[in-house]
Amino acid sequence: MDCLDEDPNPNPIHFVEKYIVDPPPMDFDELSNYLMLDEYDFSRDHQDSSSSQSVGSSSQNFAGGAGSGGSNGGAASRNNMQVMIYIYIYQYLISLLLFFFIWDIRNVEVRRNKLNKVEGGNHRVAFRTKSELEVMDDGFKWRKYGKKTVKNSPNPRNYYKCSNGGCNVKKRVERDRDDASYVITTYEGVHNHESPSVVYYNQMHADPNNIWTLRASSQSSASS
DNA sequence: CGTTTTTGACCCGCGC
DNA sequence: GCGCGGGTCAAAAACG
Ligand SMILES: [Zn+2]
Repeated sequence: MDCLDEDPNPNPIHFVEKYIVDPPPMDFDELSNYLMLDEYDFSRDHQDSSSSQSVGSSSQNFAGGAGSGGSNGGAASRNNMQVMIYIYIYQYLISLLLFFFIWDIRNVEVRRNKLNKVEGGNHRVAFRTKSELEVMDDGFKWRKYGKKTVKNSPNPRNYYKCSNGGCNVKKRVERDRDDASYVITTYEGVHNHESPSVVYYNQMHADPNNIWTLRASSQSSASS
């Protein structure tokens, strides 16, 4: 049931990019195992009770009692009542199992999120740069969302988040506590988009006043 | 008016 | 429980 591989890396900062392929939270085999086990339990229970019931009364079965219901009204209604009780128990067990199933999936998800948070997501890269200004343009748009003072250091630490929608990359910028001329930048996460500073070749080619476009069109006209 | 910064509040884990 | 340290939220302010 527990599909988490507990591999907490004690190193909080990975200088090499690290990718973790998470296993799926739950196999379909386990799901089918669950449901099959429950169904098998019910059928066995049903069989036992029906056999014991047939010993007590005549050779009437459950289905027959539910179908006729004319001559022997008392035994049929009792049989119906028992069938309904079994159906209720069955539904109760099914809902209970479903509840525990969903609860366990949710639990695994919560634990994975906690593990990811403690491990720093999928990967984390740190740079140490000698720079006077700590606002370095790395090609992405960042939105500052926090500022905290670090222990044993007079310099604060700034928290940034990628301003692209749906991109959950964060970075933190702080000055080195020993050598104030260095800036430590820590990136966390993978961008799900291109850098906005990338100039696409297609855009350059689509410009009608581009020298390459003019040359290509003149060459094509001359050749034809 | 949309986006970003500021900044105190808030949350959470951990040690005592 | 309580304080501390790190991380985040969000309302207001600032910016363009
Ligand atoms: Zn991004």
